[in-house]
Amino acid sequence: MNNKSQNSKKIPAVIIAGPTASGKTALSVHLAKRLCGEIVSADSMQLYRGMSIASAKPDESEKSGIPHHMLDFLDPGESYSVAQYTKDAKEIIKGIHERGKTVIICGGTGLYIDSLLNNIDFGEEPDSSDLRLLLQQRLQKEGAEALHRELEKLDSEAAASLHVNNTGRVIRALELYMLSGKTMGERLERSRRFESPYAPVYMGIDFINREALYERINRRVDIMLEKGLCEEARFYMNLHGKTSRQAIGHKELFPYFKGEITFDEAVEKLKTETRRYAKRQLTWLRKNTSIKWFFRDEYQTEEEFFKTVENFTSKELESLVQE
RNA sequence: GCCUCUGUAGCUCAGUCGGUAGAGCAGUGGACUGAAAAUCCACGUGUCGUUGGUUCAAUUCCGACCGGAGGCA
Repeated sequence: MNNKSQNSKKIPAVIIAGPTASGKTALSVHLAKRLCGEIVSADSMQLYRGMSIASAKPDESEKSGIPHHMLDFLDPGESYSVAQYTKDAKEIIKGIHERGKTVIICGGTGLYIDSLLNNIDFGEEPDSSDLRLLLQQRLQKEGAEALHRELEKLDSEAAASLHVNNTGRVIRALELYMLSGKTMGERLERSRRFESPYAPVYMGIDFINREALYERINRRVDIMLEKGLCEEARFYMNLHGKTSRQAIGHKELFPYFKGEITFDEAVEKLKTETRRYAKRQLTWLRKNTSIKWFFRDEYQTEEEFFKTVENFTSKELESLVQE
């Protein structure tokens, strides 16, 4: 948004981000109708076929005729990653733009959104699953400190920035160096070498009162349960892959199915985990100073809220095109 | 009615042989480049149920009262 002559060549992209249950879906559909747009989901769980209740995937009536992309195309057994996402979404966006439609990116997975917008190049990497397994075994046998010490020798910069207990990342950094000989810093630099093809209008939904968000979350979990979340979770219990098994809304119910905790305990846990997730989403988004925030609880009605966001968006898009 | 146990952070509970107290969870803030709905880090003052007494000093000892659990009749 700071260099207009460059922006003129770029693809305008409207982004709706925000914590879970903040009302992103309804807002994005509203904007898509007004701006003649198509929606690209940026949600690591809505990618999967099924799992619709837990991931709060919009149904046909919620979509109300607006084309939605990056939704419902993966088998729950398949794993996925940011790298894959940026590649896939980039193609989709190109298509939307060529069709003369407005690109609207909507979702709660901050890493996906930002990697896409910044045109991060994750490069080609050999399959690391064997090595990762090996490192995970070493973690079991030798402990977290041993791995961290090894990383210190190979990539001291990464080691310094990673806590010993953050074993997932330590393993990833080791893996990266062992497979490619590159340090995390080198990779970071390399990944940003291509300029972004997008001119973003980046908006976030938040609440003045955190409590208001939490009440929405609690209510939404109850609604999900009424819609049959238990049945869905039970169905997918043994079908999940390593990505989809992380879905909040399924894994919290498993201990209940196994008789380890009561139903009420599981529901409480589910609500708590969802609230904590929302908090993490906000932490991610807050550091991005280019986001224009709209506070949902500042508006009496949904219409008023939609209208305000819509006006802002149109104005921003206009100023992008005018150059 | 009597007896025993119990009342400490939002919740579950430690603890102080008398010098005003600390864990887990929750909550808040933060980090984040191939599992991100994941992973990890930091942050702990609260009338120690109420009220009297003993004491230089009581959340801690003693009494009464109030609440909770159990037992005996």
